[in-house]
Amino acid sequence: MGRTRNTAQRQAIAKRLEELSSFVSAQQLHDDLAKSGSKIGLATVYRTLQVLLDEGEVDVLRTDSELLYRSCDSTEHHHHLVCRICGRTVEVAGPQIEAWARQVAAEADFIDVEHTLELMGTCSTCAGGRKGV
Amino acid sequence: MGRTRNTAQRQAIAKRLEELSSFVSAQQLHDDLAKSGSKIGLATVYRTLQVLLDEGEVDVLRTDSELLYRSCDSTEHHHHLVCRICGRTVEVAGPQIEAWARQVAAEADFIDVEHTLELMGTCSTCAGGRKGV
DNA sequence: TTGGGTGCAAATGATTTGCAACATC
DNA sequence: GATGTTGCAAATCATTTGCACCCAA
Repeated sequence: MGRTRNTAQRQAIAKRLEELSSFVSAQQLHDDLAKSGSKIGLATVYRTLQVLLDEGEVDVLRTDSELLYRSCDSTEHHHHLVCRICGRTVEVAGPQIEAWARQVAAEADFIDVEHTLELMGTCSTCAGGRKGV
Repeated sequence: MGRTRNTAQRQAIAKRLEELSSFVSAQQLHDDLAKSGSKIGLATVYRTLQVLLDEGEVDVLRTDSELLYRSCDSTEHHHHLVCRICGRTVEVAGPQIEAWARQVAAEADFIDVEHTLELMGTCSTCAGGRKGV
């Protein structure tokens, strides 16, 4: 059936994504690559991100208008705490959440329950001296 | 400044949304209304849903490609367990989740943390006799 | 050689918006 | 009568796709 090929474009995209280490949109990544002299097309960026996603190499995050991608640290199930200002991201595991989800599903008599959970906040650096609530 | 007006369209949209009591897209709602002989325009449906959302009258849910709206039962903070087949929805409160989120935020030194959480599964009716995992 | 990849431009599809005609307060 | 509303069509915008050419295996 054919496997995925190791092209220069794919390498460049994966590499840049790791360097950035924060969530970026396909368009941002494309612009960023273009600034470095890359001639990779926008469609290729979209297609490659989709492939990397399928392979579990990246995480996705959905904002109001677009999808953001980030090179994935852990391949295990996890969630994100993202700074709404600088994009700094902390990966968080939530065993309690998984347990809670299972319990809720059982009580409501639902099966095959999946969940999506994202945390959005302001990191200490971006918050300056302000203290939390 | 001006307040929102109580037009026939708005009433029809809010009414139908309550009757449906499950998550529907703006387009589905528009089609549904059209089948009942309504001549309400699609743009009006979109605009009205946005208004209802601002007023806290409806909840939104984001799927891969579109936004789904549902008339809101409780005005308090809550999450949803939605059947991926029939759309039946159970509102669930998650005090444990809120506590967990606060703790995670504190540990990572983030402030003003918000979260989004949705549960998606198959309800007993749609699952037929199949038993869960 | 051979099918996956790529670039480009055109196509999608959900949502938004400009504008003139309306309707509510 | 003033101003929020509506309908329609045109405009957005992120993302997808058709296609001919290219290249890794």
